[in-house]
Amino acid sequence: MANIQRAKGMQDVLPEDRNYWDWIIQTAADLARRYGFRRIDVPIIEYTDLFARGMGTASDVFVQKEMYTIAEPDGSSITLRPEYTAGLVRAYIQNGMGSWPQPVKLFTFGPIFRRERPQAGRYRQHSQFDVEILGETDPAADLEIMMLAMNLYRSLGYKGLTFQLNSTGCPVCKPAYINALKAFLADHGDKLAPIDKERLAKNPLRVLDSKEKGMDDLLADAPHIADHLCEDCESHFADLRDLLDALDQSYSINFRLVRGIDYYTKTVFEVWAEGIGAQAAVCGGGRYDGLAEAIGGPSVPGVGFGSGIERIVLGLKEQGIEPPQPDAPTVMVAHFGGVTKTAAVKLAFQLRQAGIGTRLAFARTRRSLKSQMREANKHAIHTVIILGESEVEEGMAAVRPLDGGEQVRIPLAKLVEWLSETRD
RNA sequence: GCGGGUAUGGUGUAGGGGUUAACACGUCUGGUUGUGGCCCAGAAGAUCGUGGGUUCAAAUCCCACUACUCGCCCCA
Repeated sequence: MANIQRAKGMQDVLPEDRNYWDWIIQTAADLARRYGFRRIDVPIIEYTDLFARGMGTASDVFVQKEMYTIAEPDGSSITLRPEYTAGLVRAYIQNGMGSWPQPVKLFTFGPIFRRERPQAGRYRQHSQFDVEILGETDPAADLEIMMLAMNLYRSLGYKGLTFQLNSTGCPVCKPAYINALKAFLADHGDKLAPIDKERLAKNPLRVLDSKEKGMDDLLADAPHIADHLCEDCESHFADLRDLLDALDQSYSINFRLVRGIDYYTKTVFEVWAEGIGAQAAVCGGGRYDGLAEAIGGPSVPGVGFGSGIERIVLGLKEQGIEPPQPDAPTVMVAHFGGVTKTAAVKLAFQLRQAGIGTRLAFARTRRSLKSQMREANKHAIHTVIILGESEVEEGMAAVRPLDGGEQVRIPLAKLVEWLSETRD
C-alpha cells in the first residue's frame, strides 16, 4: 500500500466533501453574475515568462523553487499557474478586451499550483475562485470586488467576518514610505528579532507583518503608509472608505496589512473569519494597476481577489456549517432475475426518462429481496418498486413505501403518473 | 529549507518480546419459500509503513529510510 498514494500536497475530493465544493461554486457564480461578472477559463499552463514578469524580480529565486516549471523540447519554458491574475490579464490583452466595453468583469474557478510544504488548509494543488475587474480606476470597482467577497462568505453563512483594509501606495509614493520605514526600523535595530532583520534587508514591508514578540508595541510608533500617500492614492483611499461608509459596511484600517508581490497598488484587503485558526484570512485581494505593463502589455488598471476553495471548506466545517445535500434517487426497482430483471431494467430507464431519479438493483443471479431492501435503506430510498414473476405476468408493480404506509399494486402503465402524484 | 508528532484490516483504536494480533464502525451473507431500519448469527479483510539490527523468539527493543501530519520560513 505504501506505494499507492497520491502525490505530496495533492488532495482527493471525495463525494461527501464535493457537496461543499458544488455549493460554494454555485453560490459564488450566482453572486458574481448578479454583479455583472462573466465566467472565463484560461489555461492551467502559461509561458514561464508571464509569471516571472508578473511577480517582479524581488522574490525571483524563491519563486523559481515554488513553481512547477516544465522545459519543453523546443527550448521554451512553461509553468503550471501559481496564481490567476497574470493569466487573466494576459487573456485580456491577447483577446483584445481593451476594445470591449470597459471595464471587463471576469470570474473563474480552477486549480493553481505551488510547490510548498503542505499544511493545514494549504496544498500544492489548490483551487481558487477568482474575480477581476479590468480597465477601471474608479474606487467603486474596488468596492464591488470587496463586497462580492464579503457577500460570498455571508451567503455561505460565515460568522464573525471582518474587512482588513489598507492602501499600499503606488510607484510614486511607496518608495518614499519604504525609506521612512527602513529608517525607523534601523533606529530600533536592536529590538528586532533575527527574522525581522532579515526581512528588513530583503523586503522591509514584510516586517509590518511580523508576529514576533514586542513588535506590536514597536510598530505602533512606526510610520504609517496612510501618512505618506500621494494625492492620487490618498483620494482613492478616501473615496473607497466613503463608499464603504455609505453602505454601512464596517472595516478595520490595518496599516500592517501588506501583500507579498510588487504589482499591488493602492487598495489591499483581506476578509477574516473567526474560528479558523492561524489562517484567519479566507481571501485576499487588491488593486494592481501596474501589472499589465509589467508583463509587457499596455497600461490596464485592475482590481480583484482570489479565494481558496479548500480554505473556505475548512472554515465552513469549523463553523459547523453544512452544505445542502444534492438530490439522489428516492425510488428503487427490485427484481428476482430472469424476465423480472429485464422488466426492472426497462422500468428503471422509463422512470429516469420521465425525470424520476431511480436506483436499479444489480444482481447477476437471483438475489434475495431482503438484501435489496437493505440496499434501499442504506441509500435513503423511500419507495421500492418490486417486480416479481406475478407482477410481470400481470403488468403490475408492487410499490412498497419505506417511510410507512401500505404496500400497493399499481399497473405499470400508470406508475409514472402515480409516483409523481403520490411520492414527490 | 528548518523543527515537532504519528505510522496495526476500508475507517477509528487496543495490544508493548513468546503458539490462531483484539475491539468498534463499515462491508457481505443468513435468520424457512418474495419485504428494509432494531436485534441475532456468521463471513471476508492486516505479511502490524519499508529496510536492516539485537534475540532461541520482534507488531512489541535499537538504527536508518519513507510517508503522512502539525508548525516555522514564505505566500501569488
